[in-house]
Amino acid sequence: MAEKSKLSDSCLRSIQGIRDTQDLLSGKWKIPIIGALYFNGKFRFMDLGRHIEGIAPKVLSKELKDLEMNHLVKRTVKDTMPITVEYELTPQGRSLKKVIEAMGEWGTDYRKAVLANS
Amino acid sequence: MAEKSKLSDSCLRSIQGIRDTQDLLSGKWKIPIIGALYFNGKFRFMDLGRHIEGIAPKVLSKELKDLEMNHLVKRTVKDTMPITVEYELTPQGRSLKKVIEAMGEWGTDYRKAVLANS
DNA sequence: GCTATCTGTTACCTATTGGTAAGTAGTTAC
DNA sequence: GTAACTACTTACCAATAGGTAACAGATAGC
Repeated sequence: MAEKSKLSDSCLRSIQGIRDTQDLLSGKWKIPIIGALYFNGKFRFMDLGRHIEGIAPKVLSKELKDLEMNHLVKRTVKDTMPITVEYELTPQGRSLKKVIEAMGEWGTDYRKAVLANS
Repeated sequence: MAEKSKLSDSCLRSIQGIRDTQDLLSGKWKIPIIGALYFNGKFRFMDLGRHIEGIAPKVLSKELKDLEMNHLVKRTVKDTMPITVEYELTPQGRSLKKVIEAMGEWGTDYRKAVLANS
């Protein structure tokens, strides 16, 4: 008898989805990276690094690889001299719009509420 | 001259909000906890632990404290014998509705898309 | 030849996260 | 009295995240 499980399948599926989303956006830097690409279109490696205050090249490189592996960011090498590399969001990355907006709004509202009660 | 900063204030505020949201929901267990309380209303400590597969009491306790400190969860001690403790979402916790839904939908869509391409 | 710029990589270190196992303290049932 | 249930806490450990600093290989300018 599966007596413990009161949570319905659709709820569990929803929680699963939320966890997937969180995993893909996990860490300190993925949101700032996606944000920069979301609001600006394209960036070269160093330009992106300069726009995101405090990020080290090692970390930027790793996070971009993660995002690329998960099909949220596209990497394009231009054969200029010296070579440059462009990063931009994929359609999947851009489809995060609603999530980005919902989190952004809730976060700013929360911040207002907390400041109001202090 | 602040030459580097192309991102507008509203974008930066939005990213700030997203980061706040992420911080409050960070870690492996906060979403499952909020989900259980969101879909079920109230839970006692041990019941909650039993509904969330694999969580240790130490971790559950710590996560609930975090959530309580951030005003997302309310803790109520009932003076029954033996005493029981009830946890439920605050109105602020329930206000995560849109975020939960957006993340849940995007995550399930993403999972479908990934499975379709494999 | 020396320096600078581009896109990263490598080695190393530390702090936080999360896990296991056991214990605490009070009450109840057998 | 002993086992079980309530709600936790404590001590210890391992894996991961993220930071610093230096380096690498290519090209271009002085």
